Amino acid sequence: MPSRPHPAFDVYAQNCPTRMVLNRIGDKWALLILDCLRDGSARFSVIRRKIGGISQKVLSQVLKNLERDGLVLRTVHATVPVAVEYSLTSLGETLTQAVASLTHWAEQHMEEVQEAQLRYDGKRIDG
Amino acid sequence: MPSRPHPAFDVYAQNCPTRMVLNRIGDKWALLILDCLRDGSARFSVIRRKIGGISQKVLSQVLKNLERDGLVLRTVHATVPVAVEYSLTSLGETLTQAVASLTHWAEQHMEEVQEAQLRYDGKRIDG
DNA sequence: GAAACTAGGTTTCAATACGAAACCTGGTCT
DNA sequence: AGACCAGGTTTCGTATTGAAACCTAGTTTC
Repeated sequence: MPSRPHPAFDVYAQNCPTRMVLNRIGDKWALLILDCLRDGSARFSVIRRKIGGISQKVLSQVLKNLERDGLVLRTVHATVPVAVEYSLTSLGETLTQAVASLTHWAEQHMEEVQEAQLRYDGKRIDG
Repeated sequence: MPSRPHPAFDVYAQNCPTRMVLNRIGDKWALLILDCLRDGSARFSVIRRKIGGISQKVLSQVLKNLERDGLVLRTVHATVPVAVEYSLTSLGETLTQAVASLTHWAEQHMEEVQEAQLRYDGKRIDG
């Protein structure tokens, strides 16, 4: 049964807890953050600088949620000033392939998407 | 160059158009809809019933965006009453594997996530 | 001939999430 | 004392969301 690995959970069901998880990982910022941590740990401000346009608030919020869900590990180093290091847990690493596929898809197929958009918008303007 | 397939696009850059695309496909509803169309075309109300909790407004909105981006094909059949059929384009089909990986991940690892949440919440309450 | 039902939406409006900017903490350097 | 760093949190105005109602156009039911 390849498409129904666990009979108790169904992401199509409105009240299934998997919905919350999908909500977490099916998010622009979460995908970028997880992808960012794919090749090792990174500190808060490094992630912030790497992901253009993310605000501190959103970054800390999403990281906190990912930590709660067991995908990301937060390690505080008692240096001065304090350094906080984020990395993927082993659970988080099971997601990296899927996450990378999605983010890479955008880069690989951008031109086709842009052509489709032009076609769509043209149709609407011309009538 | 496996991790940088197209030098012109970088999903980490704030103003890169890939960001808009990631915003589209990195979305709870879009992922469910794309996954829903994975094994064939479906009509509006069929999708609506299959995905518990989605509203008509959101469904039509997301479908419209996916159509504009060339991922989904909308076909109107002049029957009575009119039947509208949605299906994946060939571009959309290149995404199915990644999408399925994400949605299935949630079903497969839900228990580990729940354990992590309990651990996290317990830590905060106890100490 | 008028309710009621179908499919496929759109509109409305209140609630929620979001993002930019400011602020905070606690320590160092000048 | 004043400025700076890391790693956040708070504030507040705006954008997005979702539930519910409505719409169009045709069909069957009474």
